[in-house]
Amino acid sequence: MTEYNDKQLEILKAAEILFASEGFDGTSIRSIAKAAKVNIAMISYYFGSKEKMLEALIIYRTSDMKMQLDIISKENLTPSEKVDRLIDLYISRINKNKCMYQILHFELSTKKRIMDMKAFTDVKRQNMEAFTKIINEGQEQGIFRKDVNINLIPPTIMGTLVHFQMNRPFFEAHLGIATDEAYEDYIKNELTIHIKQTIKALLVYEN
Amino acid sequence: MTEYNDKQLEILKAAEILFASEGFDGTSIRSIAKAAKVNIAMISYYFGSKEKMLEALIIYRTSDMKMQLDIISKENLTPSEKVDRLIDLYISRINKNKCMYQILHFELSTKKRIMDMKAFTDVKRQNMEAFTKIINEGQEQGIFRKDVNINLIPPTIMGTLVHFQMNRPFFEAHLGIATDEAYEDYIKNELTIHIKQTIKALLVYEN
DNA sequence: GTTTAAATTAAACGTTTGTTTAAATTTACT
DNA sequence: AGTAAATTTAAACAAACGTTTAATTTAAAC
Repeated sequence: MTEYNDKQLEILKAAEILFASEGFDGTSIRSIAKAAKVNIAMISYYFGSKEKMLEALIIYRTSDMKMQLDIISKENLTPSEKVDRLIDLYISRINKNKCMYQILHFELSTKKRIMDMKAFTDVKRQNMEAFTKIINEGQEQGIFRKDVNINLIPPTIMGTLVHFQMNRPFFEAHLGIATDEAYEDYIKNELTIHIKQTIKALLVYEN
Repeated sequence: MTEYNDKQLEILKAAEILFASEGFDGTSIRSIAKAAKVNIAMISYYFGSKEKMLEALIIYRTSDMKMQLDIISKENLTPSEKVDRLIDLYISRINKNKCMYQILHFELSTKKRIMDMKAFTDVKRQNMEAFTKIINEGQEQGIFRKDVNINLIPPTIMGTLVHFQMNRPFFEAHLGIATDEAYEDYIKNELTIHIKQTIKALLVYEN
């Protein structure tokens, strides 16, 4: 759609980091300009306003967030394996877009700026559909339980991960994790296992 | 500890609602004063500054958040029933303190204001301990599985609920829920059932 | 090389921000 | 009733905010 030049991308990159860590209202246009090493007028020049830049940033980041869920559903895997793949995909994507998820998380919950978000909502609905399809497949094969609320499984997956990231200071202290790397490792190992285990326990009949 | 008069409580109440819906940086002391029907100088007069008022608000709200987890653990219930009671308690408490959780959620994730949060961290650690105790009880009785990561179960409970509340616009559309009441009902019924079912599936041996 | 458009700059714009002041009013106490 | 302290007010404060301006530099086109 819209192509951005190097300077514009530099601005968006700096803004993304600052918005995520200081919030939209807590970030000044001057601090963004400083971080991106451009004049403060460039933001209005390129994007029109601070708010329009946020909108541009969200669209830019969410438009390429479409996951390869369709691909998974077509792969030659058991429903159980597909669920595993799906959870891996969720986790890696949220981890990759940590800043954007942080921003969206706040913007979705505030009524201050009513913006499009259509791009993001579309991705979510699309994910929900692909997920439902995989679960239904397992249910038809008699592998998955039928007395579950499919709509609430993605919230459990996402919610667990997001909660763990949001309350990082607490869990760092509680689990005795010191470095950024160790925390990422914990997510990639222990947390991923926990989520898979939980969803499997909910879905799969005992064997 | 600190006692607040009616006017101070009025300010804190107004601030809580505004901070939750507009964010700390997105809320001006003038809008708080207007909502609380007091002069703008009263905030500095009573609390010293806007930031100190936030701190006072957090301490005020989190100090009485101590749950009756200890009581549950002493009640004459099966471990399974205790887990149910616990989940009910979590959900009702988060629902009751929706605004404060929203504020804390943002403040914990931002590095802008490094404030105490000790009161809140204490509650969390305390909850984790009480929860661990109950799970251990069930494990010793041979009712609960032992190959679970107890530390990650509260994040699953909390995360699912918080995620569902944060992405409300999406789920309202997706589930065809129109009113505030219907959404609350969905949380109190379907979502609560889903969380209990999930945690039970993870913990309890098949029977 | 000249012309035209795009990019970049420093400065200034008018608001809004959180906080303080100093005067006025209310309350509490003897 | 009279005094001292606490409360409440409107006004003013400087600082920071997002945005615009007008001048300058750079790049592109002919």
